[in-house]
Amino acid sequence: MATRRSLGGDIGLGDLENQVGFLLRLAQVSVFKHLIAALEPFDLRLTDYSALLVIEANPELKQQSLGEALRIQRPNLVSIMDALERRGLVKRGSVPGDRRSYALTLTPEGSALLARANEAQARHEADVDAALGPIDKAAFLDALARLSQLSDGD
Amino acid sequence: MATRRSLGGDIGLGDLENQVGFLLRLAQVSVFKHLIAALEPFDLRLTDYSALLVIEANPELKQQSLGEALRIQRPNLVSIMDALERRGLVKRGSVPGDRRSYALTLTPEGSALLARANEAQARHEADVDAALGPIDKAAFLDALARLSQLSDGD
DNA sequence: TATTGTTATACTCTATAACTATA
DNA sequence: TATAGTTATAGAGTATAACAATA
Repeated sequence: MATRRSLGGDIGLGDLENQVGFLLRLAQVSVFKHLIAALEPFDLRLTDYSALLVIEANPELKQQSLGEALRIQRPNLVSIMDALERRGLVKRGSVPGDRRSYALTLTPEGSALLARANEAQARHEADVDAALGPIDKAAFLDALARLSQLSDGD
Repeated sequence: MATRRSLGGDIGLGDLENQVGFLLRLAQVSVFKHLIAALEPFDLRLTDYSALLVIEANPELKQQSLGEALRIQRPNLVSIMDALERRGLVKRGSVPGDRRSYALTLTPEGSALLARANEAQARHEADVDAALGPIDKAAFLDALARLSQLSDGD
């Protein structure tokens, strides 16, 4: 388990294949490609899917808060929400006492589509688990979450 | 170690924080941000740095092979190599018997800059190791490398 | 004065088709 | 006919500044 398998095709990658950043990028690209394919039948991009998930978990959510949770800049969220609303998956409701904000909720259609997408995501995640190998998944996720806070002090 | 720490700010992320893909993205963004800052004093972007590393490990490399190793499309590599050559870090030498290809090598200046960049990368990697927590790093890298081959059959 | 959503815009990455010169 | 490098271009994703409405 000491040496790495071939990642650079027929040529060597030098120290690159021992660096967390490079392997993180390769893994992320592969996993995203696989998940994008899994969600494609529902016409959901990753941002669409994750937005639906977070709105379901936090009904009456503001767009601002959704952006912070998903790390999407507010301006870039507008067209995403426009499309989800146009498709009747999300409702931009009103917030009593603050006419600047929207209260985001899933429509019944949004909930239904999300439920089906979640099943596809679960099948995807099972493939991920199989590819992961013998590592303890909880420890792996914990390590990723720790890394995601690396740059907080910069 | 069962529950996850706060990743969504003040709101919950739902099942998102248990999904490998999402955590992989957060981790990759953070680690890249940290590494980009580490390489900034040398005016090297990540693609520049990794290109120098792979050329050093494979002297007389063709541009085509470099692109395959780094998973960069050949057209997108042209301006990268143009800039590195213009800075005198890389030489596009000739291949005896094939006037279509270049034989890429580092110049002495390229080697010297790469050596200094490697020291900065090592300091970055030490920060990464510290952030990683108690996980076995070899097992972690192995899991990432396995994930990077997830979509090979698609 | 600050905040929410919006518009406009720009910059980086990535992807594809087509050209040239060589093989 | 195929390959290496190149050009041009288009599409995502992401970033900032500035505006209108509201707080």
